[in-house]
Amino acid sequence: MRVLADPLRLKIVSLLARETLCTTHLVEETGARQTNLSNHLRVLREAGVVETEPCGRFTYYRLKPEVIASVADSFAELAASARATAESAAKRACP
Amino acid sequence: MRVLADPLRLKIVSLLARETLCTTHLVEETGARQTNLSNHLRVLREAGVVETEPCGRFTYYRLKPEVIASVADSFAELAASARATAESAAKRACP
DNA sequence: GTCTGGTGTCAGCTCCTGCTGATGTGACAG
DNA sequence: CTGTCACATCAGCAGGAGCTGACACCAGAC
Repeated sequence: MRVLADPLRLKIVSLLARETLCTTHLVEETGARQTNLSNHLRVLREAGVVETEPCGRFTYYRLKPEVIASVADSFAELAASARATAESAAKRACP
Repeated sequence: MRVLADPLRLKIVSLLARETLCTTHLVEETGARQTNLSNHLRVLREAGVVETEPCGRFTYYRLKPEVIASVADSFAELAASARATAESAAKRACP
């Protein structure tokens, strides 16, 4: 969850959501250094957000949709709960 | 978005999603210091995630559901895009 | 085999972020 | 009016996260 906090990682994730890319493409798209991207991709890999697929000298990164879907579900649940609370005006009494 | 990365802030948000609380309740629930909570609540307030409502000496915090809903929507959209990409195996060619 | 290019890893530094303690302000009780 | 409580703000410090440069490794090209 907190792995998506970094703006560069979020950009990587949104790029990978559209197509599977290798590191060279990510360097072109984001403008960041390759080493920097490799570090962030390692974080995403260890967090189980992306999968790697070697292809000759290149390494492709693919986003795991179920992870993003679970995050989206938990947020949707939170939003539904917040909406219900706002409508019912549930409020704990002042001590 | 990045304001939800902190685990304490996420806990605050999940607590506020269930009921409107004032700072004293949050201190009891989270076990954190009042100053610490006040800092995080200020971050949430400036990010537009929560609303404040003074009540005598107390201050109530209410979660704004539309913010959480928009985050959930963007993640759901991302998840849908990732799922479509995974199924269609869209992949940019090696250079 | 050698050389080149694409990637991952490691060490170091910097800077941001969060936590804490002290202080200030407003509201209520006495 | 004074004391106390709830809450916010400010300054200072420590820890971690991110960026960078150097190096190692592997796959193809020749």
